[in-house]
Amino acid sequence: MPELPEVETIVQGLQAVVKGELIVAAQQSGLKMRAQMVPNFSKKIIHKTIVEIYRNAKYIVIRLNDDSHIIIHLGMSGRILIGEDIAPSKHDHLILHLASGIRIVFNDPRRFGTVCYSQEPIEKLDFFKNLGIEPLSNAFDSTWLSKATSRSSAPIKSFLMNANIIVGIGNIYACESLFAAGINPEKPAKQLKRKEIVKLVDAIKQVLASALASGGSTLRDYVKSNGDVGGFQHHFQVYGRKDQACFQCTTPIKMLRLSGRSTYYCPKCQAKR
DNA sequence: CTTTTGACCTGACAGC
DNA sequence: TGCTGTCAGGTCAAAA
Repeated sequence: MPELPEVETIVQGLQAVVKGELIVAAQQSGLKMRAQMVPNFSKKIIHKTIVEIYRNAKYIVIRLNDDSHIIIHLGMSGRILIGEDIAPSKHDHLILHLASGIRIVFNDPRRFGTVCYSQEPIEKLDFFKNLGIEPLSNAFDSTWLSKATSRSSAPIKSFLMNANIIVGIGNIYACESLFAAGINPEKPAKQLKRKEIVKLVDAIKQVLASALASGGSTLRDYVKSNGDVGGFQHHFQVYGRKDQACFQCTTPIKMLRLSGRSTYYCPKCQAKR
């Protein structure tokens, strides 16, 4: 479940449970992920303590007491489970055993995700070199966005999903934000009017924040029962709603393919022009 | 340079 | 009960 709100939700769940915890054992699958992981780093993290966990873009960063870091990216299908008795399963790639008996398990069937370990400052890692702006930061405002869009002729939806420009917005939240702003996903970024830019910034912050709030509401269940996370899927206005009536105007939602991704929009509420 | 496409993987689901 | 095709929340290298 890996866009900004989901990653942030998971990070908050981890923070609540494992801060200050000692790692007593660790196991890795050793299978090849998106980026080659440091082989057998599990040995290097044993007897170290987790001092800080935070999110950078869609990456989860776990800082240890010697300032080394474990970096996890969930890719498309990655999950993190936290609990005392998690049954081992097929695509577990990293299992951390903590002194309290709690385990943190990173499971990713498709292996589009990443697990790696770094003893160097993390800014040196390629992952973090070309990342764009955090959409929930104060720096992300209409002034910033209008400057950034003015240089791009790409469809606004592809623009929003480009992590070199803005981080954390994936396929779902790009669709939902554009609907909330009433903007057609195919519209070239540089053609957005000032008014649309203002609306879009607002929509993105609103959508991400309310998704985060929904994720947070099921966080406790997630941590305790290892079940599913997030309740925002019940609030989707367009994502996955092809041919269903728009909640605003009852026009059937349309789907098109944009940069290889399914794109949902209301042809009336998000008319071109 | 910018933008799009294809590749990376497994699993779930629809239709035959 | 298969089998086949399609689709899936991301990112990167390569092509256009």
